[in-house]
Amino acid sequence: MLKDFPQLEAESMMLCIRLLMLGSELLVRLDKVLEQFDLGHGRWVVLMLLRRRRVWRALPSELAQEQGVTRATMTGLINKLEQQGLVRRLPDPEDGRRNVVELTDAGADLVARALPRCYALAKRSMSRLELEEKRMFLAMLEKIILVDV
Amino acid sequence: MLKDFPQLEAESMMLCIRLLMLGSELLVRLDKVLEQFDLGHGRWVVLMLLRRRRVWRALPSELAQEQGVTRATMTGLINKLEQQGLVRRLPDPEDGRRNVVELTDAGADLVARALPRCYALAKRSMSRLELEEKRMFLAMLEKIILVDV
DNA sequence: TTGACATAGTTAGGAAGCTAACTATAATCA
DNA sequence: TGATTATAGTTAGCTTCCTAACTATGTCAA
Repeated sequence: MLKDFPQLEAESMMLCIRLLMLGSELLVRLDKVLEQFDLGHGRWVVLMLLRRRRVWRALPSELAQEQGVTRATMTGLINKLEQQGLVRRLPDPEDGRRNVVELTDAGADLVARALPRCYALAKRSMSRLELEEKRMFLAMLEKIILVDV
Repeated sequence: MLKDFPQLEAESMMLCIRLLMLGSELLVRLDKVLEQFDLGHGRWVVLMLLRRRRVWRALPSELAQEQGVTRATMTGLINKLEQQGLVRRLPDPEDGRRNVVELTDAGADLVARALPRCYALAKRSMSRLELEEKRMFLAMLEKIILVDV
């Protein structure tokens, strides 16, 4: 079927397919690591985003924006994280519509324990590439990501 | 936080993050194209796999295996495709446990209409890379995909 | 040849994302 | 100032994936 199309499109198609495969494979691997900490990638990213803040605090809508999910999804993620004691919600005295989400000590501990496992996974997954290859690869990825359709 | 880890891990981590981002972005774009044909990527892949067979037929378990989803998921995908008239189920006279799934003419038509749109998407998404870059990129992707942990 | 195991498909129920509609609060401007 | 509009978060219901358990059929060995 690929033969019905000119060379460039076939190359691009293969690239897309491989990227989709690799992306989903990496996601599965990440979830497998996080499972041991009773997390999925959605909640993990929330913790990472909070941990990156100077004060470990953010609004749900900011987190949703940064993570690229809807506010509705963020509500669910925060609910679960709150149940797990990894995060707490505080009312915002300045704006009654808002909630401030804060990383708890338990949450920060968990990040500290899980993060090295994530680094190890990344290292293992990319171990077939030389440093120079990694840099080229990253440059190409960023070239593609910047294109907005 | 990246600074807490040696150089190679930071590079690998960035690569993983970018790959995850790009993978999910491509998936969203693909779904957006397929939406116009009342399909999601799950059902689309089933159609493609069937179309690739000489006789446009396969067992659900084979399709599940090739697509990398569970048989339970495949049951759902085939149900929906059958409702849409794109596929039909035939009993296997040789083995009462089996079903043969067959692409209908309507299904083949739809593949013929949707495929060029998918090629166009792939071409557009990879347009920032030169042919030579695409080849290197593909080689690297395959290097990584082969690693099985 | 029949009892144990294996295989193909389905069903039931759960997780995590989405959109659309809703509530409560804040901001704007006539 | 009071009516409209905008914003933050939540809720409800859909989708598509998953696992585990089930049904029906086939296979094999005592």
